[in-house]
Amino acid sequence: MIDKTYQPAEVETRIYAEWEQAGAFRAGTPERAAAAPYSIVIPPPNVTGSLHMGHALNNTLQDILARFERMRGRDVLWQPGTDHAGIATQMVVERQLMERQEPGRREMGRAKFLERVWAWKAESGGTITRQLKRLGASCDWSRERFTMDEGLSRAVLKVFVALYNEGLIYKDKRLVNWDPKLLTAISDLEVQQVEVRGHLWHIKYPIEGSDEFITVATTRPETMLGDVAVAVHPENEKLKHLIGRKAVLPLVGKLIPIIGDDYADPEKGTGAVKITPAHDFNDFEVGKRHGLTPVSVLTIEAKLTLTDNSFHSNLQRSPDLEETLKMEGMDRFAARKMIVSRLEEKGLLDKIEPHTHVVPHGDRSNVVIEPYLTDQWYVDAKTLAQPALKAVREGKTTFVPKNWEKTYFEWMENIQPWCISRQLWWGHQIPAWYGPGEKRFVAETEAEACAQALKFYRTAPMEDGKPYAPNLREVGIDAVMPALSSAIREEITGLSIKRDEDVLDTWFSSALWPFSTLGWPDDTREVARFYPTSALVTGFDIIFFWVARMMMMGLHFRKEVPFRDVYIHRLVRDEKGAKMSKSKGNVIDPLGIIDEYGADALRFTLAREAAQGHDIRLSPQSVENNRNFATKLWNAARFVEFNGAGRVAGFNPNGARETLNRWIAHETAKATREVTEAIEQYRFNEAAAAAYRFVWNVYCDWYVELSKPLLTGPDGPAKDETRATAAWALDEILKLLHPFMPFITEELWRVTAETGPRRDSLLVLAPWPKHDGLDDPDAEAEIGWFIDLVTAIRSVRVEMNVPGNALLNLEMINPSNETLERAQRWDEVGAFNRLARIAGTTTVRAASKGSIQLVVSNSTFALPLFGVIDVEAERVRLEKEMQKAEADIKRVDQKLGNPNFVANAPEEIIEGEKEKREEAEGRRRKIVEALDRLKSAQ
RNA sequence: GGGCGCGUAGCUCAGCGGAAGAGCACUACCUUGACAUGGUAGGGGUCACAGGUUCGAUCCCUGUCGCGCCCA
Repeated sequence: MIDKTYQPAEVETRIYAEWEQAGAFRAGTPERAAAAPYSIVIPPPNVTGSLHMGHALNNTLQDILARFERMRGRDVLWQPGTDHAGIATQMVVERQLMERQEPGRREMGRAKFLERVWAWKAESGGTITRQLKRLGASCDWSRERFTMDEGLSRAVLKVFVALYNEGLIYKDKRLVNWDPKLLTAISDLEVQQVEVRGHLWHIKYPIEGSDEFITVATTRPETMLGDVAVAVHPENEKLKHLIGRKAVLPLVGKLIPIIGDDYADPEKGTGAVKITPAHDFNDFEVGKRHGLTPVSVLTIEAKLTLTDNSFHSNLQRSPDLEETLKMEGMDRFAARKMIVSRLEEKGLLDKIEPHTHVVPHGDRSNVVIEPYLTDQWYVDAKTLAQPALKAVREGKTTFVPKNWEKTYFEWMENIQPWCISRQLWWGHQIPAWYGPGEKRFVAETEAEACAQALKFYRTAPMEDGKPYAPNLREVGIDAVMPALSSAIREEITGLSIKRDEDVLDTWFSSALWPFSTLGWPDDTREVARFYPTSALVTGFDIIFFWVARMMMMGLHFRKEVPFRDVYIHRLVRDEKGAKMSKSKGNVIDPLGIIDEYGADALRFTLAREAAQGHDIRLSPQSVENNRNFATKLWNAARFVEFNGAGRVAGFNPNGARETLNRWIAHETAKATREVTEAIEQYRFNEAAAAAYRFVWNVYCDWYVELSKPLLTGPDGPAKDETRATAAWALDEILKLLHPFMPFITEELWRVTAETGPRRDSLLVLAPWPKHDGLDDPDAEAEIGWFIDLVTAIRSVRVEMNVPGNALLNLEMINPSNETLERAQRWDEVGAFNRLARIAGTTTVRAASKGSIQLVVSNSTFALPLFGVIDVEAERVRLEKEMQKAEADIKRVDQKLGNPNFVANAPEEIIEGEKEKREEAEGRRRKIVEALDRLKSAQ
């Protein structure tokens, strides 16, 4: 028995458990050994994360694909997992320590701290996974992975060492984006350019040996202490004469050269810029071009470091310099204020302009990023990008929508070295060890690094010419190389190697996700079967972070693209189109929505709105509407049940005799094609719309209504057939909707199995419909005719204010045989009565007096409404219709009268136009007749 | 500055060379045995603007004006 109302909360939990119990989401089962594989890797959410609307959309779309392909018989692997989110997770645990007033991470030390992080992960790391299950995600949870787990860590080590040995990973001292709050380097992509209203300070630098000044404009006066030059454009007419002279750096007294460089834009500011290579990316390049040594004046915490700094070692001590050195340890923003005010005091501040410019901010810490000169590890992204570019150009991987390929190309073509080291503890520690003399050993294990060190130091002579006597005791040489002879043991006393403290960017491990999750570097069945994956579903904001890097790593290590299709979806916004954000307070919590309306309603809403290339505006109202759709489906199923329309074993609608049943079979086949094709093309909104239309506007509005006379009529073959067809079509509906609304459809699949033949499987594993030979143009034409006629009658009834319960006669004026037959068929079963409140049909030669006449499909009908109708109003109504018909005829005539049209337009279009004309002309004729009758009837 | 995209019904958006569509909202009527989380009917659009290509343009091209987003 189907309950009166659908209770999502209760059903969803139960159904999900059933799926898991049945192992329905498992990939690689023996039953599907012969099936074609279909695989998707989940974009791993942060282990710290909880489900937001973006996840809800992303995973709904993946689940639609996974369920669709599973039903199509493929061996589906939807690979789940989470990433370790280096900075985010470390921050979470550090915050927790602070809240509990426990010792901070530095006090407790690395090992202890990492224990705490793992403990946190064990406790809270499963949140988002549980939430994905509530959404209905059909991932193979038995294969869940984590970027820090053993296998994936092994993959990271292997990749790092391999790339290092190939020269594609290297260590370099250059400017990086430094986060002075988190005290780590970050990659370009983790930097947000934020437009801020700042100032442009114009500072006068005295020119050596004159009373002239050169005025530089800067947004960062505090970095001037690290200036090494002033640059002007070599063709700057006003200033180029100063090139080659020297300026006196205010507050320091150092002489710095005035150089000519294109970088100084004559139009900008004063045309002269200070050059501070240690604190600005552009200046760094200028410095390099002119052989200037960078002067760094900031600490890792972005505080001034001056006293122990070489830039003033050769300078004469002046009161100014002394005063400056007193600023030691001052924060960068305080320093800015003080420097500005000191310059002002000295009359060296020419002016201050308001100035809007972009300032880099850390996307995690939200503090201003410092370009900072340090040693970091880099990936030679440019080299790795080449095959990745080629693969997309050659169509081995396709972006959907296609225009994202342009974004991908543009970024890949201008790709910069990727800084992968992070000064954090939580993450994959870089497998590099350093021995005496800063010699580096990169290896997958410490043992190997030791071996390398041993080899190196045993053969490398030291400064004094003697062989170095290494000592590996500290790193456990006994465990590492137990077979060492005592002679070597003797020899190696004194050497120790120390591991690089830094960890890798989380995205480094994420880049391996499509194959590391499948067991690589081991040679697993999974890698062979499921790589390359079939599709990747993700947001555009992550193309650079993730998609591009997976392409690079996948191609380098597997020699094959990681995925065939990349479907890029857009953002979910609030109903006003604003980005959801905690600070704005407009966040819609998907779990709250699921609680209130059910997961299916949320999923269907997201799918219906997920048009390619458009952000989604989500309102609770729209979710409610789709919840109503679920209710509609539920009630249709109840109708079928009430009417004894049970499933019949082996029923094939192909053999249906009733027009109505042949029609719904035809429509089912049509809807199935539409949904299938749309999902195949990632047109989720079209697929959902087609299903919606079919269920509501075809099955419920017309099929169910028209089946009522048959189902409530006398027993017999027609009734039996209709029952069987109604149940059959409902089954097909459940299948078509299952990828979108898995819970309610599975529940109905279960309840409708209580009677009739046994189900072979859960719906989740049922075969996707594929219909041949159900197309029936005759049935379509007849039901179309019926719908048009009923709609016309209803329309007139409302227009004429006929009371709802009043029964009318339907007169057919000189009907064709076809019309007569059709009308009789539907009248006999009482369809006109039920759907249009028609008592009966009669054939007449002319409409009776005072009747309303309807022209439908070139037949004229009349509704006798003697005394009810206003003849004048009716004349106006008919004339309006006539005008419409005439306008149609005129439009077609214009086309057909145009010789160019007839000469150029394709045959079928011309035929179509001619048919249209015929139809309109027939309609016009009938209306003229109707008008005549109206007049004569008066 | 470079790139991508968007201006279609009151709102949110499909459609993108052959007679303007959906959902919601709105109006009127309807407690009919699946469903008021419903039914029936209806109103509402020079498809941003200006040119061009075409037999034919909401759709293709060019420009203008608005509005987003990404990258410098």
